[in-house]
Amino acid sequence: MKDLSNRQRLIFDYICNFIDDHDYPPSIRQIQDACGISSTSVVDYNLRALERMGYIRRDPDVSRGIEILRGGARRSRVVPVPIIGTIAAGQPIPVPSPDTWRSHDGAETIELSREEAGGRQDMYALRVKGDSMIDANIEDGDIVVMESAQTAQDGDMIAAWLKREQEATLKKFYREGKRVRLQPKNKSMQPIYTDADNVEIQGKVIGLRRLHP
Amino acid sequence: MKDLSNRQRLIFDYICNFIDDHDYPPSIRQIQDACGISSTSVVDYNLRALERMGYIRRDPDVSRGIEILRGGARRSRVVPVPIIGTIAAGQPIPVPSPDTWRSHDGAETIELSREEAGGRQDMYALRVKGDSMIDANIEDGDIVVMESAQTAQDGDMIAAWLKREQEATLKKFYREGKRVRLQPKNKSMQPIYTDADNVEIQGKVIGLRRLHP
DNA sequence: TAGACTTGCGAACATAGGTTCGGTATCGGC
DNA sequence: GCCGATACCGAACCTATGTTCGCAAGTCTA
Repeated sequence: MKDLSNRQRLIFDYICNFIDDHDYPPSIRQIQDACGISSTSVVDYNLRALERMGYIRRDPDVSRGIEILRGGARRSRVVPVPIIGTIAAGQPIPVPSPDTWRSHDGAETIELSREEAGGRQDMYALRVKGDSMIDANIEDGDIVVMESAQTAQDGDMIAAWLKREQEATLKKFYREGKRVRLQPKNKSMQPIYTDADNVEIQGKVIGLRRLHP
Repeated sequence: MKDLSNRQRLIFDYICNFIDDHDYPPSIRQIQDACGISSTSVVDYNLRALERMGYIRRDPDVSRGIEILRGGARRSRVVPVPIIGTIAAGQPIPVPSPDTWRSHDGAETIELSREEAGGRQDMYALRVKGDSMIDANIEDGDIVVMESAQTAQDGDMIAAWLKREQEATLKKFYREGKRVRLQPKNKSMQPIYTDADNVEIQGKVIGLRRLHP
């Protein structure tokens, strides 16, 4: 990556930023101005170099025909996550299917930044209905972001379905022998102890979003 | 979404696909050919329509100066919001300065999607320290997104500094004559009544983010 | 039926923007 | 010193591309 001259680095960065801002690439003359270059031919010269080195691809005779190939990591800095349903006390938690994850069509989505997503796959989101999750400091209307999972480690924040109680809940998970402790996040609340086979893990909680009107 | 004519839908889809393929938008004449239109002016006409309806944005006099705004969900842009400090019970709330809003340099940021931002300017974020905001269902480590504001409407969720109590708090704001009612979001908690001039409004709460480890 | 939109057509126009070419300066190796 | 390679400059060239204008067919309303 250090095979770029200062000028080339400058140009490359400028192109990346420009695309970020405008959703289309800059013209040669815009590059020229922005990078303080005195001639379009110099820009052309350096673009050829960048192309030869595989940083960009150019389409000849096409205005703004520049495509970023690497480094700038252009391509969508956000990861769309579909909201596949609602989670409420007395109702089963919707289970995502492989289709659900990508179904862009119509389905409402929220967007996680790369950072938030942390490379996780198989994410989905649920809208919280009612105040039954209040012991996790989650209120009506919040959106919880989930990662698909059937098992959990101690300390994971999970969405679980308690079969006997017919109850959906979001709690911290701790295995204690053959039983399970589900610890509310709000420390003033009491934990639930129950049989391991009464707990059906639906996914791990990645995060929470709240949007005030 | 059904307010598009066949031709407009065709054009819009073509643009989306083209950008997908090339990373830069098509020219008017490319749209013309691809959509079987006999004149560039017709393309221009329909692009104007698409722009008026908010599907795209065009930059005049710029080759391929087309930006997809919705639907095609191209590189849906994100708005960076700087995290300018922490909010805790006994400490004043950091007040943002005009510089703060843009200072990308080093400052940690979170990213809001266009949708979340809702066109708001002057946003900043605060990391919540301690459990003093628990009555707003906000816990230690959460990040609140704020909009700069000195005044508030009834029902707004605000960040306020209670001068007498030396206390930062996040509550729903209601004016009641010369006094003010600050209503916790968690319905099981009691509201605070206090003098209007004891309340220093620091900003409106836009939203909340929680990231589970 | 006249008038106001809407949608479409074709041609011409103006310029934004990619390409080329003749030069210059610096540097390393033979 | 001479030569080639690299990096840059300025100007001209030319076409890709956005814009405009006059005109016509259809549709809807008064």
